[in-house]
Amino acid sequence: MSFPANYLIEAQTDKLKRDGDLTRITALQAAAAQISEVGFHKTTISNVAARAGISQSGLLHHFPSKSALLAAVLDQREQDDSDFLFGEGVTPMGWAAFDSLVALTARNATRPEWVRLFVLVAAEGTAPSHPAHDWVTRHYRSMRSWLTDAIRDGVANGEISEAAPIDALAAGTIALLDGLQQQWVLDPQSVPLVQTVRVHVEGLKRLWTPGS
Amino acid sequence: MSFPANYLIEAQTDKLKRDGDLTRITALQAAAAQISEVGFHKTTISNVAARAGISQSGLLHHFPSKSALLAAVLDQREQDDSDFLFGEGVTPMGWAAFDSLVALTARNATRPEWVRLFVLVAAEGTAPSHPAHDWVTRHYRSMRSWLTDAIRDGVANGEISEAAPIDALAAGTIALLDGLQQQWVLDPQSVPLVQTVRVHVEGLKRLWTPGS
DNA sequence: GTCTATACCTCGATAGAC
DNA sequence: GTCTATCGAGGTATAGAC
Repeated sequence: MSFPANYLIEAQTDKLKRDGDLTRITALQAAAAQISEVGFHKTTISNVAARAGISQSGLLHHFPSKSALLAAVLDQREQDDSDFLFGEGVTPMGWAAFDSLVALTARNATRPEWVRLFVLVAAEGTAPSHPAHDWVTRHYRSMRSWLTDAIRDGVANGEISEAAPIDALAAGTIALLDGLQQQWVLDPQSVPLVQTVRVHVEGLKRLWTPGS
Repeated sequence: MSFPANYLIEAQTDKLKRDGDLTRITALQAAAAQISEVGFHKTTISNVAARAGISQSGLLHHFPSKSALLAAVLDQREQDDSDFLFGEGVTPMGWAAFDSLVALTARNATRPEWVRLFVLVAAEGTAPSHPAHDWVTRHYRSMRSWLTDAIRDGVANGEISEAAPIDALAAGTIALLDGLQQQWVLDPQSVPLVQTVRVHVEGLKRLWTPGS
């Protein structure tokens, strides 16, 4: 039920790059691919193993269970996103936070597999019994928390109007991003992902920049 | 694979209310409840049957397969939503379309089960092999189509600025609604659903109403 | 129209050889 | 560290009595 929070997290940062644990990397990629196609519930460790070119029990030698495999995939991807957003040493604040979300979206537009995986796991993880439930809950809380802080910071700077509805802007912007990614994954032709996000952010700036 | 488009649709409008097909109604409610809790992949017809107070094969007598059961649930709920949005005889256009989306959201806030079901099925249905894939694709296309038409109509009326980025407003607003519902389902305390949608729509009006 | 029984399949995880 | 073999559970759908 509960989800080992930082399961294998050091395995990635250290071990993975150290002695070239090739099969582990391959397995993680295979798992990500499979989950992104059919979701966690419908992926089978046999299929993942086959994609990775090993047997089912060979896979279970590296990851003790199906849930542990999911945990490893999620932590790896979140680390990657986090590096992109906050890796520059300074956490973007004020309108810059919104700009970096646009940048993240542009990056996601080149990684449909990860977007698909996130859309599926975020929805599945809605159920309290899902092995990723805690991960998903934490993910959204921390995104909203970061973005509200960023807006508050902008207000303190005078960059953002004091009348700005902080929580609504944070939750709403994240919602728009995710909802749009879902539409995009379902029907890429019909939805200009980055452009639509950009229009939203520009609208917010026009609305909530003081004296404009 | 493909999804019988209007499967059993007349069964609902006519038959359901006619001779009191109680078990069918009960089964549909049980299925909706189960799917909303764990998604379609993880619901089992045995569980649905148990909730409905009949045996598994008793359930399969009314719905030939698990997919057909899902189809019936989706059609029933969509009909319900559609009646709410368009049932007044006139299809809302211009800013009124956005207002009716706010009203729909307010209604959804009282129906967490349906919201949960939608969030789950919309994400699962992202996969082309999912039995609801066609339904979900059609749903989003028709929502976007209705809303872009509504905006275009508002522009023609002079109610909405000619500079309004029509497609981005339509896709973005729908995305914000759905993304927000997902956050709300995951963590109701943290997300004021209706209020956040209202703020978004008010922002759009301020931005894109001519001469304001 | 509802039941019991069951055929047939697939899955996650374990045991144990190499 | 990887394999084969297998256990035990749980899934959809069908057969056939009532």
